[in-house]
Amino acid sequence: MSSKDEAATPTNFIRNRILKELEAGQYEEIVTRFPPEPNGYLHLGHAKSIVLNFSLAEEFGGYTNLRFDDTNPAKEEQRYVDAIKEDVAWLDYQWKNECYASDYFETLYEYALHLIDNGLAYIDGQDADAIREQRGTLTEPGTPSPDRDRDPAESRELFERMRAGEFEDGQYVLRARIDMAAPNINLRDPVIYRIRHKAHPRTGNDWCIYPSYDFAHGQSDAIEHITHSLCTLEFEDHRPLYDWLIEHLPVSSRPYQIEFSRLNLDFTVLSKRRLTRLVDEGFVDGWDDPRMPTIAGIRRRGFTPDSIRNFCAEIGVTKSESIIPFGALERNLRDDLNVRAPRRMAVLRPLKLVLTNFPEGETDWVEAANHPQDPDMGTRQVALTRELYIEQDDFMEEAPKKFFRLKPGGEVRLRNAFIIQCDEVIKDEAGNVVELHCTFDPETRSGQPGADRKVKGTIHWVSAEHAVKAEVRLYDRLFKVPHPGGDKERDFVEHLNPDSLEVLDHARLEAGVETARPGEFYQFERLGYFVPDPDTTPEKPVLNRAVTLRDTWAKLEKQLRQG
RNA sequence: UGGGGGAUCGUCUAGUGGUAGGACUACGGACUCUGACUCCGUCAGCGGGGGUUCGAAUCCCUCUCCCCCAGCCA
Repeated sequence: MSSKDEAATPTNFIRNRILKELEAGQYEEIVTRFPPEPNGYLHLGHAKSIVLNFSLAEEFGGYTNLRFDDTNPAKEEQRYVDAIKEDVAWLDYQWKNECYASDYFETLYEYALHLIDNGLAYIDGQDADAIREQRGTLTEPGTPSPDRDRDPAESRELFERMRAGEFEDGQYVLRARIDMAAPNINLRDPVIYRIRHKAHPRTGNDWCIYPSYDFAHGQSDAIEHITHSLCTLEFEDHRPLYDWLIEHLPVSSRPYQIEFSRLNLDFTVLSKRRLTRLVDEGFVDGWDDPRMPTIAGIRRRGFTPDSIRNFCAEIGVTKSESIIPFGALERNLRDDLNVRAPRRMAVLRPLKLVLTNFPEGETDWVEAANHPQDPDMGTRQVALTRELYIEQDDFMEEAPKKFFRLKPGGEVRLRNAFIIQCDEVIKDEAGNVVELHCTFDPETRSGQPGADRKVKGTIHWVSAEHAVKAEVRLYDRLFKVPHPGGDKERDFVEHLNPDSLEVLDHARLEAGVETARPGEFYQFERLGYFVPDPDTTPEKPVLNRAVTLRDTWAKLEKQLRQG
């Protein structure tokens, strides 16, 4: 393997560990799982986990299960299950088994009985407040529950009656009997079963007692013969409990939990709790709002699965907490789309331009390459007429020296067509520029001999007659500050960017783009990458700008303005 | 001030006793009918202090800072 290939296969501490284990012959195959709770949509943080789990199993010839951690019917819904499956599939990963923690409720119940019978769990009749008070604090040990030494036979009977529905919510809980003085609070007799008279999306009313996360997760891993159970850092101090349960239960395999740091992106939030609030309180237009860092959101925005996967490979996997610039994600999209997106012309904010020496009523069809570096993508004919639209930004009446676009008396090339000169600037009463009168140089038609006269700038345009009106939605960062979730003084929603969505109603597209469907993408030259929104129709096209092109001019202009 | 983690260029990340490397960003340049792409180049780092060693990002001591944990959430 060349050094370049090695660089293309980034490694990480988990992969290194597996490599060693494999070398030592500890595993036949690597089995991982992606275990979302179906209580919300997947976001980019989940994407990191998905890519990690699937790529590890794939590399080492194993497989990955999709497992829904559905142990809390109070929060979970089928629609989230459906959305999650769609998102994982969209990322182009195939799970081996579709599993549910709820599939294991019967086994888990038996495991609980096993603990009870061995004096390792007991039924506590206290309420939540009492249990909390007895848990102690970070610096003081807990105090034992009065029920801690309940006879196992009695606990068993109570547990069976819990299952039978004889008690109310909260009346009893099952607790593991570990160590009330443990410095790790998770070991101070954690609750492992609670009563919830609530229909479960999958098991309906079969159960009224449900296992806690801690009691379900590791055992589910064991049942599925997961070898490496990867999760985020906040579960690190659950690992002793994870191990304790595995060791004290008659499970059929021995999974290991390994923790890595979760993904953070600047100028957004990546916690399901916060994202849920944005949706529920109407700050965004739903889970798939293109401004949301959800898989559904960025998909609608125009991101590709490859760009997400590449991004996840690029950021690596460690235990140190990090915040990745949102721009890193965008660059991956550009890199992907640059290669694949056909080029088109579109004008976002139209300024009328009349070619005064162009015959009225005629159309000149100019040839345009669909991709400057990829001739295989072919060419197309674009209509050039006397009346055109150009971008408002591409004309300046009083232009700085570095402005290479159109200015009074100046010359510029119309992309794929002629060099034109600006002869006259038409204004309204208020002094706004409303129209430009220009002449074109017939000798400079693109592709013709002698057309290679150099001018500084090239601008895009569309034919006023042929272009199609469209709505274009531009997206900016959702928040105004880099770390909206890190402000302890203020609610994160106070940092929302009021200008995160800009809707342009008068954009004009090169003819043909109006029939594109979601999932197709274009580069509008000099503007960025655009995809049709699900709202689009041929009669009223709606396009999303997924990401701009890199814009050196904008940067220069900003510097000029700031001196 | 209990327990568990973490600290390497601006950012992310390699490196577990032998010249701190890569990617991104930034900056400079080349090219250009996209101020895109591409190409070339430059800047830039081991949290602090001790110690061991011929030699320390790596081992030891110590200090500092950051994150997580007191749900019948996951």
